[in-house]
Amino acid sequence: MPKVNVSKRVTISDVAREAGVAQMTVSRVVNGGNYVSAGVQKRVREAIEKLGYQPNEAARILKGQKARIIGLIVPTLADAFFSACANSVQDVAARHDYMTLIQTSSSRAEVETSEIDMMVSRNVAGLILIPMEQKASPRLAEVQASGVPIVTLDRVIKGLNANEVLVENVQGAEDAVRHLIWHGHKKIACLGYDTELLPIQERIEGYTHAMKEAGLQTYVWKVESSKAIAPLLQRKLQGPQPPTALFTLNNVTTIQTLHTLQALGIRLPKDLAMVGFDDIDLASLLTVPITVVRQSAHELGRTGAKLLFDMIRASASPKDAPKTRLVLPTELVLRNSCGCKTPITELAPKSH
Amino acid sequence: MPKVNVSKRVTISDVAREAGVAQMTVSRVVNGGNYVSAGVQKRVREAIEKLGYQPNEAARILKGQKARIIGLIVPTLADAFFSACANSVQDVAARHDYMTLIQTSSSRAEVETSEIDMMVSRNVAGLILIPMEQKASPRLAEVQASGVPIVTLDRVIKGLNANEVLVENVQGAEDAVRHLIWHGHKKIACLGYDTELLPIQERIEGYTHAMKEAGLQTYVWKVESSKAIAPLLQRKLQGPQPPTALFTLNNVTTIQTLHTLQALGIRLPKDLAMVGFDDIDLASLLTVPITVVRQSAHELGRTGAKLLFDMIRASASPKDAPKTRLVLPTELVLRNSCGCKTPITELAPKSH
DNA sequence: TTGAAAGCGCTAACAC
DNA sequence: GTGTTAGCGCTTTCAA
Repeated sequence: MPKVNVSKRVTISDVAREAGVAQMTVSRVVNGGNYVSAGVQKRVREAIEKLGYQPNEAARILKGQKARIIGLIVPTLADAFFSACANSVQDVAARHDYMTLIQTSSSRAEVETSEIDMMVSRNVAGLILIPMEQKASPRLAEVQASGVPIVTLDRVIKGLNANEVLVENVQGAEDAVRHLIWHGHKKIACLGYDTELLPIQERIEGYTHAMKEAGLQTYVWKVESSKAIAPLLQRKLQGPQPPTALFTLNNVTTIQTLHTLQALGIRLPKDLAMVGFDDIDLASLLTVPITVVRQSAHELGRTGAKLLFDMIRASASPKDAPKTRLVLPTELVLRNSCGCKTPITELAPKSH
Repeated sequence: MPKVNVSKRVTISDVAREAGVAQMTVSRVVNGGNYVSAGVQKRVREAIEKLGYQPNEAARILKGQKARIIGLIVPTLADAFFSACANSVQDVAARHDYMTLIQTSSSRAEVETSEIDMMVSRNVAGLILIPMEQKASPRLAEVQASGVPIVTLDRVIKGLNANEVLVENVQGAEDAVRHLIWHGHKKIACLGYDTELLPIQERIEGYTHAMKEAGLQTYVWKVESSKAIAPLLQRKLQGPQPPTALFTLNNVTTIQTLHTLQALGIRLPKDLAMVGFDDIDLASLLTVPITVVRQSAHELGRTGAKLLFDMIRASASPKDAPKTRLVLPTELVLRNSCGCKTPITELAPKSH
């Protein structure tokens, strides 16, 4: 266990004195021990051990090194999807012996921008974003050009040469909608907000494609925010010719819809069939277990972080790697809200 | 060879030159502007604005200042309770213009210890923990003595003079159990793991007190981990004289229990009544809406972070504040698993 | 292979 | 009020 003396921290010169060498030699040993004879190296290591020396990161950074810290910006940690993602990123970072500086953008692009600046000014070794900003600011391009690797998760930033980890949104949405069509539904609506974001757009695209492919008319219900879901549903479902099935575009929409349906006394799946994008906790314990397109937040975070550390390692060597885009699969989890009679056999919550 | 500084950052001396003053004057302005004439101050601020100067934190830290960063250690971010808490802490920190260094201890005390060391070695201005370690190591006492404010959430560290934000666990558990007793139950069991942790112990204490007060025998079922819940329940509930009611000691236990009951075909509340500690997402949408003791993760994080920033501010001035312990209230949320006929009227998820 | 010297950008302490 | 000086602990550069 590394001991740190809080009161007066051991510095490199303490170690140098102890080992009877120059600071520079200690520095060389600490940084890999190149061009240091075995004997001296041993002596220095013993001194380091004896004194409990830990390099001062502030001094290193001041000399232009990168911090052993990565930055992570997510829209919020109050959403289970993003926090599961953050958990995995943090986990991978810890395995690489890096710490994680977390900020939440509160889904606001301008907040995100200033947070990126703060992180860069702290010399983070890399940046992982679930970006709200859709297009690259000159500032961000500059950050990247200055050698800070950037990975975006779930979404992309246009005009930025960052690596990306995305999800099979089109395919997943198609699977969901085709399944509803297979159940015999003709009038299937699609509901969501944040429709300017790539994943939502892709899900709408998947919905639209599956509907057109079946020769069906599309009904894309876009709302401003999650708060507008209940009023819209109430109006649409109690109006003339309501749809017989609904495809909800993310977890929050699914949950809001469930609450609204309950309040309206609309029963799943007989009054309305439903499939949602994003699995939700306890989905199998609900009055009507919800059929969903599952995407793994854990995988998203883990994959993104691993990618980032590959980049951090690579940025030490001069060769430029091409832009990488990883796309993770989705899985249609059949439960009962779609109309399936599938018995629910999930004994325990899915493991993260 | 000239230095290849890709992003030539603006330093204090650039600003000084621009404003026609000494570096020290710029430093004074940046740090509050004491002893600087209004005119000079204005000129310096304009130069800062014009050049886009941002102080280099590494240099500040090297000079012995604290970083504008707080450290936060939680057991995991994959649990909604802890991530909601982390979200609030981060939010308060951002309002104070601090960043948040997050680590997860994976519920392991020794991991936590080394994470604290890493954070301290980065000169964090303060530390917020949901600690796994129950008693103060000499190391931690030393950290605190060196002037790093520490706040623990949800739990305490014995022998440490840290400030604490706790929850009315005893009272909450008593409310829950008394309610079950009020419903006429005599044999009420209490189930959970992590029984060495303060909040769980307090909940057991509340359970025990309420039972004894009613002249009832207690049945405390302690298991090693959440994985042991299903086997134990199966054995106990299908054995002779099963209890008629169950009090689950935290959210994970509640959820595991629900899954197990479903698999066992045991119906709430007629086969078994149940109240859980911790509200769970979607509780009102479950087959049987679950009655719970609600505690606010949001409040816990927010209160803890505010307390920490009070301490950070106070530590600038020399007067010592006494140890503070804040205890947040809980609320018994009546739904149906306890046997109540309460109609569920929650239209939307509770706001965080 | 080793060491000495020169700062990185900032601020405490002391001049003026 | 304002400026000058002297490092904080480390690594880059260059000399030995």
